[in-house]
Amino acid sequence: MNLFADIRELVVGALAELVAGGALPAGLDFAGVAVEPPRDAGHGHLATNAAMVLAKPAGMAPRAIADLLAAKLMADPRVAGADVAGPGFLNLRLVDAAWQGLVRAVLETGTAFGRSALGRGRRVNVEFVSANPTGPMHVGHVRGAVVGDALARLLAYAGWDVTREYYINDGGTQVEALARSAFERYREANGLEPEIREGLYPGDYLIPVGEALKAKYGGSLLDKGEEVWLADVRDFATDMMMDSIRGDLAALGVEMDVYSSEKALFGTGKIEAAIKTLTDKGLVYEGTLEPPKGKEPDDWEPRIQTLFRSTAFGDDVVRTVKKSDGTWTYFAPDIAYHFDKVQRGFDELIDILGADHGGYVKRIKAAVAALSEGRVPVDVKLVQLVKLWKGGEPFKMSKRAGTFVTLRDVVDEVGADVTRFIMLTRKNDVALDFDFDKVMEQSKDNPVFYVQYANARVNSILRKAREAGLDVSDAVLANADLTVLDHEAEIQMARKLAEWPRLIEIAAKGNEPHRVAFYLYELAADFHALWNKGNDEAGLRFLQENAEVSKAKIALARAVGVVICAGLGILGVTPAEEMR
RNA sequence: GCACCCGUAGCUCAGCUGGAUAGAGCGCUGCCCUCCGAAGGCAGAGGCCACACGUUCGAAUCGUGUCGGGUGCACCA
Repeated sequence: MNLFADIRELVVGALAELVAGGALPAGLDFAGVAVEPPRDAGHGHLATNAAMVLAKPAGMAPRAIADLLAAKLMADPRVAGADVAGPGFLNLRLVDAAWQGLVRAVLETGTAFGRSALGRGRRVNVEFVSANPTGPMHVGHVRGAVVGDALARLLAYAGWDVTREYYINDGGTQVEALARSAFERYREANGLEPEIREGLYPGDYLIPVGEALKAKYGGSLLDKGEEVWLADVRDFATDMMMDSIRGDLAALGVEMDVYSSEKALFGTGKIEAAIKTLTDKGLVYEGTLEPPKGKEPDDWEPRIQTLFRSTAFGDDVVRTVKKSDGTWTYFAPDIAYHFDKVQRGFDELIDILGADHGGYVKRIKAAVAALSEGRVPVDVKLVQLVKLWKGGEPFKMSKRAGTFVTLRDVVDEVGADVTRFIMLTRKNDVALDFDFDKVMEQSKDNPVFYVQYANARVNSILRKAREAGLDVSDAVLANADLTVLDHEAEIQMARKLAEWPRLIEIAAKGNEPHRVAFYLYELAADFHALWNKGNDEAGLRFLQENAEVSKAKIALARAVGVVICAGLGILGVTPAEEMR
C-alpha cells in the first residue's frame, strides 16, 4: 500500500474527468504530476504540483486549475480538505480514517508493507566486493560489501530479481605473487628461512597456507623450480584465500549467489569471442595510443596494440585490450566477464567498485553498451574511503607492513550490525568516518543505537501490555478500533509511516540504500518525540486504563516497530528486542 | 593537462524525476523525570546552499564556466 501512489491516482483520475467534462483541454500529459509530502508540515498532509505543471500546456492560470481540481477531490471520502496555496500548489488533508487505515495496513501486511513491484521482476546483477584473493578482507572492502548487499536487499524488496555476484580476480600477476609468497611460507613450514622479497605478500595469514602446502606435498616441492609448482600452489593458495573471504563475508552477513572466476575465462575462448564480437562491429583494431597528456612517463614509446574504440560510447580515450607482447590486459577478461553477464540474460548490471577505480567506469560502460547494443544499462557505484578513528586519533594502516585492519578486526570489535548500519550512514560517493569509540556509544550521537532504541521501546510497550494480560498480537491490534488515534501527533506518526513505501521506490530507483538508514533515523526521532509527548499529555501514552484504547495506541507503536524491522532487514541489521 | 567525485549552519552531514519560509545531529543557551526505559524529549540562537552566468512561472537541485578539496590517469590488476 502506497498512499502517495493511491492519492496520485485519485488526482490523475480527477484530472481526466475534468478533461472529459471539457473543463480542461484534451491531450494533456499527466506524467509530471506528483503527489508528495509537503516540505513544511503546516502545508497539509500531501501536496500536488498538478496545477503548476499543467498550467502552460493547458493555457490556463495554475490557480484556476487548482480550484477545479480541489472541488473534484473534495468529493472523495478520504479527502478532508484541499487548499490552493503559493504559486498553485494544492495541499490536501486526509480524514483521520485514512491514516488509521494506514496503521491497520501496516499491521496486516507486516514487514511486507513497503514492498514494491517497481522492478517488475527484471533481473539485475549486483557485482560487489570482488576483492583480490590474495589475503583476508580489510576495512577497505567492508563498505563495498555492505553497500552491495544492502542494495541487493533493497532491490529485491522493490520487485527486482536480484543476483549477488563476486568476480574473483585470479587471473593476473598478483595471484602469482601470492603463490610465491605462499611458497616461502611453505619453505618456512619445512624449517627453512622464508625470503619475503619486494612485491610479495608479507602477512602472517599465509603461514597456515604454507603449513597446508607442507601437509599436502611434504618436502617434495622444495628443490623444484617455479615452472613445476607455480600453477598448483597458486590454485591451492587462492582456494584457501577464497575460503577465508567467504568466511569474512559470512561474518558480515553477506552471502553471494555466484562466484565468477577471471582465470576460468582464459583458455576457453570466451575472451576471444567477446573481443571478436567487438571486432565485428568495427570497434576493435590494431593501432597505437596517443602519449598520455600532462605527465608523460620517461619510457613512453608508441607501440602497436589491440585497441577498443570505447570513445564511440562516451569514453575519453581508446583502451588497450591486448598488449604489444600479445597478452591480454586486465580489461579484456573483464569485457568477456561483462559480456557473459549480458548473455546470461540480466536486464540491468550494477558494479560496486572502490573509488580508486574511478578511471575505469567509462570503459566498462562503453564495453557493455557495445556488447549489449545499448540494451543493458550498467550503473557503476564508486564507494569512497572509510577513515578509521580510535581514541580521537586517525587509525593508520599499512598494507606493505602487513599491519592492516581486517574485516574480522572490525566485526569482532563492534559487531556486524553496527558495522553495517554505520557503513550506510553516508551516501556512497562521500568519504566516511568510522570511529570505533563513537559507534559503540549508547546515545543519540550514534544512529545505530538511536534506531535500535526506538524498536526496543516498542517491544517494551508490548511486553508491559502482555504483562497486563492484553493480547497484542498483530491480528488483534489490526482489528482494534483505531478511531481513537485522532491526535495531531498520532496522525503525524502515521504520516511518517506512509512515507516508507515511497522511500523504497526512491531509494531503489537511484540505487541508494543509504536513504533507508536516514529514513529509519527520522522515523525513530518521530517515535521518540511521540513517546515523550506522553509525559505531558496522558492521552498520548501507549498504555491506557481502557484496554480497547490501549490496543489502538499500541497498534500505532507496533506499526512503527514493523517498519523499523523492515528497514533494518534491508540494511541487514538485526533488530534489538531490548537494549542492554 | 584530462576525467570522475565532493563543496549546504562553528563541526559532521541529509535534501526525491526542479517547488512554498533550506533540514537533522553534535556543540552553545534555557527547560522537561510522583509520567509506558531521561540510554529520551522540547525550545532558542546559528545559512549569500563555494562563486558567476544561463534554462524556467520557480534552481541547493538542471546546463556552462571559474575557484577550492579528493581520486584516477600507456601494454597494473
